[in-house]
Amino acid sequence: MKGHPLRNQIEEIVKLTDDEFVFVLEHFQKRIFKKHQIVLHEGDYARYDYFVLNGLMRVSRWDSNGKEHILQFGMENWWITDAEAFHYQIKSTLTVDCLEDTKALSLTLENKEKLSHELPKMQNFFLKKTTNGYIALQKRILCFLSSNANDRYHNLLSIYPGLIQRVPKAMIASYLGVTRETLSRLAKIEA
Amino acid sequence: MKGHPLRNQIEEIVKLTDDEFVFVLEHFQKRIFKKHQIVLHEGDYARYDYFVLNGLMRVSRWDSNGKEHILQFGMENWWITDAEAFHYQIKSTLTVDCLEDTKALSLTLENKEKLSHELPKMQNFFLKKTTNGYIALQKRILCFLSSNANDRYHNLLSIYPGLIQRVPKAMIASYLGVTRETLSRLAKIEA
DNA sequence: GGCCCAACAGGACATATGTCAAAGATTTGC
DNA sequence: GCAAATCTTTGACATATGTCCTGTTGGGCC
Repeated sequence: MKGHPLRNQIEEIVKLTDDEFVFVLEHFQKRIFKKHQIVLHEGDYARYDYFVLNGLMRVSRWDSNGKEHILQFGMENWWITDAEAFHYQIKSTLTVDCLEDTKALSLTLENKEKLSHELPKMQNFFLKKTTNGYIALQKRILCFLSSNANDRYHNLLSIYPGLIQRVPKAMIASYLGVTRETLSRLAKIEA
Repeated sequence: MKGHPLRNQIEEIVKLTDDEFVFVLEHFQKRIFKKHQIVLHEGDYARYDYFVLNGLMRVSRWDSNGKEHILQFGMENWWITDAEAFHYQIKSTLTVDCLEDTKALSLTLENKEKLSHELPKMQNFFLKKTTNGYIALQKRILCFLSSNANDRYHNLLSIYPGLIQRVPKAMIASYLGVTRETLSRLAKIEA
């Protein structure tokens, strides 16, 4: 149990005994997904929040013009779901799928609330994680407000080191909010 | 105490007795600011999170080219601060100021944590509010990814009804990430 | 080895948005 | 009520990015 990635993440914020971590883990289910597998379809209820053990997932939206927009990537130790659909238990407007074979731990909203209640420091953990997520999104918005595509690209490199090697550039472009052609031109200028 | 705006907001999420609300309120300080007053200077520590009672505040950043970018407006019943500086107790990279005479309740991080600890349902409240904030930021990012300035403008109208009448259009433009000239041209097309 | 298909780079042109400058319009302060 | 300051609109032009298209590359697969 020592060295479990979930435990490591929790213990960066609150300390757990071995028994407590076993108890925490009982609220999760282990999941195995194949590359290209869709984990949450648009229009379905988002029953789970996922903690990625290994592999790579993403959350995206298809707009009315048939274009795909990537909201988030989820690498090892990231949490990923359609947050709105999950927390409000409504139908998802986003799609979650796997860019690689992926192992994850799934958590239902019911279990998340149960866990928060039974072990208050877990609520503390969730609050801290959500706050950090909120701050990260604020930074991303500031990046949209103040930076051109080139600066946003370099910002991405620093947030997701190693991502560039794992996903097609067209997806990087989609995350940045530009076309793949624009991203390609930026790369040329760099050289 | 019934009908207090803060109490109303909390009770949308968790119920409080009169005594509990009095206890909650003891953790806040009442603040009065003048229009144009700077509440948090860039480079200062963010000692407070503010709950706006009336008036209008904003959070913004000055980039290296001397341009101002507005991250958030805070109208009645909104919470506002430099979230990163507040939660990590580090120097602020953002500025908080008032666009109107403003009354607010201020909360230190210490009191926020004390309150969360002494009255666990308040932690529940903070978690829910933060989660909602996170979801709202995700939507704003999706808006940047998939919408042009015109769509973002109409999105803003729906999120902050009444804001248009209260702030200069140049600030609306800054929030949307376009120049005031572009926003002005959009308005013309509408008519 | 040869064939697909996905990914990528690049050119030519279209469009949205930015920049700069100036003129009106509105608000603010005295 | 007037003068100053702020805010908004508009035009001409520059730039960044989008769109459409074509050709190349390289890996997976039979």
